[in-house]
Amino acid sequence: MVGRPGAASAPVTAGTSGVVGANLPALRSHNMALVLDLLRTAGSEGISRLELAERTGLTPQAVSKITARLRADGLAAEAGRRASTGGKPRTVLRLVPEAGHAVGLHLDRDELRAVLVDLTGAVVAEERTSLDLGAGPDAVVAAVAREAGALTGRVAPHCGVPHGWAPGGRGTDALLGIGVALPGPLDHTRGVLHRVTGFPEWDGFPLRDALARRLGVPVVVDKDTNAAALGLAVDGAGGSFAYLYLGTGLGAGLVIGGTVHRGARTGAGEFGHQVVQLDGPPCGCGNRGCVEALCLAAVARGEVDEAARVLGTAAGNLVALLDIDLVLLGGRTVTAAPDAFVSGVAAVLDERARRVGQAAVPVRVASGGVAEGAAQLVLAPLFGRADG
Amino acid sequence: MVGRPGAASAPVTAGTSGVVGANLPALRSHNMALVLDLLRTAGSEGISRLELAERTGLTPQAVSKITARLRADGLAAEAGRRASTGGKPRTVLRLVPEAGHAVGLHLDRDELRAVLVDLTGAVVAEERTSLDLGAGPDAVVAAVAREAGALTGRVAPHCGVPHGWAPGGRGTDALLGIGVALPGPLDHTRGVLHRVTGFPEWDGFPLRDALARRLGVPVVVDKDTNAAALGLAVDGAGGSFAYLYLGTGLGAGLVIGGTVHRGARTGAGEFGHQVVQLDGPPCGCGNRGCVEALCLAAVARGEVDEAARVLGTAAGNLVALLDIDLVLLGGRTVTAAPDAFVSGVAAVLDERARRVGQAAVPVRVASGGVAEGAAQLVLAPLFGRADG
DNA sequence: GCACTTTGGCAACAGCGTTGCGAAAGTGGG
DNA sequence: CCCACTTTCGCAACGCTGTTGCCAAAGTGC
Repeated sequence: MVGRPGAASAPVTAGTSGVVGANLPALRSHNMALVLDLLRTAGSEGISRLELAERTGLTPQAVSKITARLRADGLAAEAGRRASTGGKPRTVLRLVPEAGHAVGLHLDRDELRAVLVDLTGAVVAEERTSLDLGAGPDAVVAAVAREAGALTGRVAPHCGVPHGWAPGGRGTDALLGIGVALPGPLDHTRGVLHRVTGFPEWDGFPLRDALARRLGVPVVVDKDTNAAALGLAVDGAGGSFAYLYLGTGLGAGLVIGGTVHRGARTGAGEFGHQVVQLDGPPCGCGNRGCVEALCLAAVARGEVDEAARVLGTAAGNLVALLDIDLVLLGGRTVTAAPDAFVSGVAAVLDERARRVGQAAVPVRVASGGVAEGAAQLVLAPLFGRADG
Repeated sequence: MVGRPGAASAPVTAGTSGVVGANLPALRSHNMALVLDLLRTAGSEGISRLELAERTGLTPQAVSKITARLRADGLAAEAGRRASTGGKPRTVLRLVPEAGHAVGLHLDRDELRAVLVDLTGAVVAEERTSLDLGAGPDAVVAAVAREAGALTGRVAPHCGVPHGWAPGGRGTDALLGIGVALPGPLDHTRGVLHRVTGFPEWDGFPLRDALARRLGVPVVVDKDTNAAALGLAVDGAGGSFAYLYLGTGLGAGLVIGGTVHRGARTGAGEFGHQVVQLDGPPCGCGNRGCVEALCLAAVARGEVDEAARVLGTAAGNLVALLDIDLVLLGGRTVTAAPDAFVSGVAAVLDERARRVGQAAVPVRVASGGVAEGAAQLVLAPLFGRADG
């Protein structure tokens, strides 16, 4: 059960600017999220109270109080103890995975993948079916609701019910919500699709509200690349990184300071149509010399090395512009020839870093599904990773 | 006097991750900064307590308490009242400009400009001399100290002295610190220069500490583009924007969510060497097809429209990648033909926005000096605009 | 001139992290 | 085996935060 007990009287009337005043519940919520995030990062290994205190900058006593509340709420539990260093051994704390669940959905062009994950992000159950976006919003919403329902049948259907503070309230674990990841331009703040290529009946469809009304749980909608990047951010890739996705198209998810950067209109990460060749060959978007067009054309010609070089050039632009720490590559096309792409992109980045006398930015293949990341859209606020 | 009374017991031992736990002093500090920022934005027009409450999301009573402390500290003052709307008229509050000062320095290639600004950012005094970076660190530090000293002679030499809470403590206004802006790669967190083109004796020079030791006040060092962008962010340009500087070189300052994005190594905003023409003409950096090379070459040929088109293409990449709200242009080359650059860049952005069916991103000429922005480096933390 | 509205301060309050202190639970030397 | 020491961690009192209830102040409008 996760009732977010302290969030009750948080200021809801936000100001016109993004920054908002903080009060005691907000303070409590912030610190709780911080501790939960560290517990999550520690994983099954766990983490001691004093370590939490060091990492957060809070007093050991404050950590004791916070973890006591988390234990009373069933979110955390003691899990053995460390070896003594001459005194009382540290008690290890651990996140209770079953304390909450979330559903993540990946709506791809022809396929729907749904996962049920626990608080730690581990996949508990999984569904997979074909999907036809052309069947229109109603049919797709029905299909999505069916898959989600099949997964959520095993956890409490209701959520958001504030269980209060009662100790021992480790009753039913709740479904925190459903995260939906799909391609194409959309508005993540309102959960409204802008356009779905080839299917005008989707224009402006309020997917979030339609699903939330039908399923009775909170729904979060985001671009597939953002969801994937969020999933990678949770899986240890700290700091700032760019996730470059090369499949049928080319896109990017940007993580800056541990949170996904989406921009005001969820437009951030528009990487495929970065122009890297002035007056180059025309692209389907109407522009000329876009990375996507150049890169995919090279792949079609079988010149993977050239594709990697083009991708590396655009990645170099991104790395230089944002001072990114890490580049992660994903997508079907990359998976088909991972070594060629990694070494090809890395070669361009290394050369560029060498010229300015800086350390090269590492390039790796990303591992992690989009649906898993979509589930993290729901879990992120609980761990203080909401927006950026 | 600005003693940051609440900052005394803030957690100093930050964790390894960037996010840190919050306690009551931090809460107080945050809300105080929020109110101060709104007071600053309101300018001479002022703002009422209830308006502050609406904008911050805080209770009117909390705002009353916070503003009472600010008034006791001499940071804010009552300034008349609004027209009544049927009841007691609202009292207007205003930032007291003389409550604190900051010095901003712009070290350009051949010139040093120094300004003394008050809390609102208004320039109180100004100095200007020629500068020779080739004379070496010691000579330059001495020159900088001389100019800074000439400006700071009129305010209290000591700062950071916590005056405590004594009501009526509106004694001497203090010098909060010195902000230094200069070109070239550097580390803003440690205030160390990496390289100054053509002068190897500057390599790794700890400019911040050298100046701080000599002058006895806090010093902040940052790239000129970042300082300029910060100054523009304070001057009303809210949200997220990119400041593109085209002078002897081409650089950018990125403001995302009201704060300057610098990246982990202060490398962010490296805009001049974005590659927009694969295998294009060689650039001084060793790469090929950099915007800076293409753009400046066009300017040298007298083809301002072509230069604007090239700049617009790179700006379009940036806008798409980050979902930026606004593009501001500055620098000598732009000032020489402002209309041509603004319309040329806007044309590219408009065309690109039209294709994806979004509203075009506005393009404007930036107004504001680098030295003024450098002074804001010092003031930013007071108004909650530290880092991003 | 009185009723009403709106502003904003005083006082009591709940809740946050902090400090002081002591119990619990180990290690290690005699 | 026992005792001194170290280290962990909870209980209790505390200071300070924003919040709530209430009332004085200062206007408008009939």
